[in-house]
Amino acid sequence: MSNREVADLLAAASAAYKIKDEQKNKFRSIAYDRASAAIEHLGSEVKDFWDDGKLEDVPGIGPNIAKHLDEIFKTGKSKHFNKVFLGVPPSVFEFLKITGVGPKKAIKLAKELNIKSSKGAIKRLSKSAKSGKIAEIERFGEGSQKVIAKSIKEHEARPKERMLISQAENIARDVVGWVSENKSVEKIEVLGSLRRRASTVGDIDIAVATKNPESILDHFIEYPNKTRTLGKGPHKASIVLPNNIQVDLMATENDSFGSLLQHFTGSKHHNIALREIAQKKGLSLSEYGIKGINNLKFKIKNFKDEESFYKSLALSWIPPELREDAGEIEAAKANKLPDLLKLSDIKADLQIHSDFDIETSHDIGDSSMVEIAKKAEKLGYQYIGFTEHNPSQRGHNERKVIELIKKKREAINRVNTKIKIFNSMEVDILPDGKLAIGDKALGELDFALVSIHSSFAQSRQSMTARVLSALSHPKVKIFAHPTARRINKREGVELDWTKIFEFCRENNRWIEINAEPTRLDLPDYLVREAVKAGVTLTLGTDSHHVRSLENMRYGVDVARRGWAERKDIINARTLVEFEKVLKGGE
DNA sequence: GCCGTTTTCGGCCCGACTGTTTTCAGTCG
Repeated sequence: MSNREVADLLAAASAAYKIKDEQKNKFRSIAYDRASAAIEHLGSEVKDFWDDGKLEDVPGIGPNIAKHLDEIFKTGKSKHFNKVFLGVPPSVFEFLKITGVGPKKAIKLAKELNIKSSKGAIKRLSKSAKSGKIAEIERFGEGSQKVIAKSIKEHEARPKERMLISQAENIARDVVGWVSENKSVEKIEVLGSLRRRASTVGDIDIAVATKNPESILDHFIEYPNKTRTLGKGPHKASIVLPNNIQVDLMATENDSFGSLLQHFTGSKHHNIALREIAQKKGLSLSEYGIKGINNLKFKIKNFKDEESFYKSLALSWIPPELREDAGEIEAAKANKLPDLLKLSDIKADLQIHSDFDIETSHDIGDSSMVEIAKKAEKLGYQYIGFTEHNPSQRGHNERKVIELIKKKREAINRVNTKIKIFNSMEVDILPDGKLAIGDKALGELDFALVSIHSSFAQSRQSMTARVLSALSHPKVKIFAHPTARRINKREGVELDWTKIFEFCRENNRWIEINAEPTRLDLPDYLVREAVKAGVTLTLGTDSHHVRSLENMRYGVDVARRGWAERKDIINARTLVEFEKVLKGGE
C-alpha cells in the first residue's frame, strides 16, 4: 500500500467518525486526520516504517492506529476499518471529492437523495441538482444547489493536478501584474507553496499590504482571465482560472504584514505546530499577530516582518523552504538551522547538451558550444560539463564511439572561453546494469553521468543491483535524474536508497539534483535523506537550449528544501577543488 | 486517538467565508 492509499484510508475513517460520532468524540476524528496528513507528508514509505516495526515513530500514529495498519499490511484487510465504515453509504466518499462538500453534507445528500452506491454517485448527484431536488433538502437551498453543480462540473472537467513550479511562477506573475495596477497596493508578495519553493504548486496565494482592502479585492476579482469567483469577503477573495487553478488573495494593513506573510506562507502543518507552541506559552497566533489567550488586556501584537515574529516565539527566522514541520522548528529553537545553499554558490553546471552531433538515438541540444560557454561565463561559472547522450548502440562499434568522443574534444578545444569545459557524456544504464558504451570509450571521457532511460518497472531489488553495477565503473561519477520521474507523468523507479546512498558516500559518486522543472530529481525529501547520509550531490540543468541554463535556481530550490548546504554540493566547489576530487576519486 | 521541558490525564490551532437563518454549522486553508 502506498502512502497515498494509507492517507486516503485514514482520511475516510476520519470522515466516517465525523458522521457517526457527532460531537461526542470529535477528537478521535481529528486524530485520524492528523495521522492521514502525517503519512501524506512523510518523506519515506510508511510501509518501510512498518517493515522496521517503527510505525509509532511517525508523529500522529499511536498504538491504536499502528495496530490497525499492522493488520492491513499483514493481511490486506482490517476488521477495525470495516466496522468504522459500517453504516456509511459508499457514495459519501465520492461526494467528499467535491469542493464544498464535507462529511456532514455528504451523508445528508446520500440519505435524502437515496444514493448509496459509490458507482455513478456523482452523476446521480449532478442529476439531482438539475432537477432541483438538492434545494429541497433542509438547510440546503438554491444557492447550495448551484455551488454543488458547479463544483461537480469542475471535478469532472479536470481532476485537480498540481502545477510545475515554473508554470505557477508565470501565472502568479500575471496576476500580480494585474493586481498591482490598483494604486492602493503598498506591498505585494506571492506566498504559499510557491514561496516555499515546492516542486509542484496547488493553489496560488498572494498577499497585499494596503489601506484599502476593499478596492484591491474588487479589482482582483475582475481579473480578465478568471473563469469564476469562488468567494469574496472584507479580507480575502478567491478566483478560479482556466484548468481549475485557484488564486487566493488576502489584503491587510501594512503594520501587520509580517504576520500575514508568515501565516500565508505556511505550510499549514508548520503553522499548526507554531500555534501549539504559542498556546503553551499562553499566547494565541493568527494572521493578525499574537495575543494572550486569557488576558483581555494583552493587546494584539503586530509584526512588520517575519524575523520579529519568530523572535517573539524564541525562534530564529526559518527559511520558507524549510517550513514543513519536519524538524525545522526544533532546529530553530536550538539555533541549529542549516546554512542553506545559495544560487550564488554554484560554480558549474554539470549536465548540458550542446548541438554537437554525437549520433545518438536520444535528443540532442539546440544551442552551440560557443553560445553555452558564453552564457556560462555570464552566470559566473568556472567550469561546465557537456553531457550529450551516448551514440546510438546500433551502427556504432567502440572504435566509432571513440572517434566521436575525440571529435567532440577537438570541438571543445576550439571554444574560446575562460571557463573549463569537461568532456563528459550521459550514458544509458542498460536493463542488465551494463553501460551503453564500452570501457575504452569511457576511458576517453573526463567523467561520465549515468541514467535510466528504459525498463523503469523493474523490481526494487533488481533496479538497485542494476544501478549499483553501473555506478561501479571507475569513470562514472554522477547518477543523473536518479528516480527518472516525470512530474505528473511518470512515477519514479523503485530503489533501495539506503544502499545507493551508502555506495555513493563510500565510493565518491555524486547524485544529481536535476533542475529541469518537469523532473526536479532527486526529489526534495530524498535530498534530505541523502544529505543526512553524507552523500555529495551535484546540480545540473539538463539543458537542451542555452536559455535553460537559467533553470539552475529550481535545482537550488530543491537542494534547500532538502536542507543541503554548500559543502554538500560538488559543483559549489571551485574548479581547483573540483579537479582535485575528480582525480583523487578513483 | 494522540501526546507530554508545568501533564500518563485532560487537553487538543485559528480565523474567514458562505448559505441558511436571525445566531450558527459546515467547510476550507
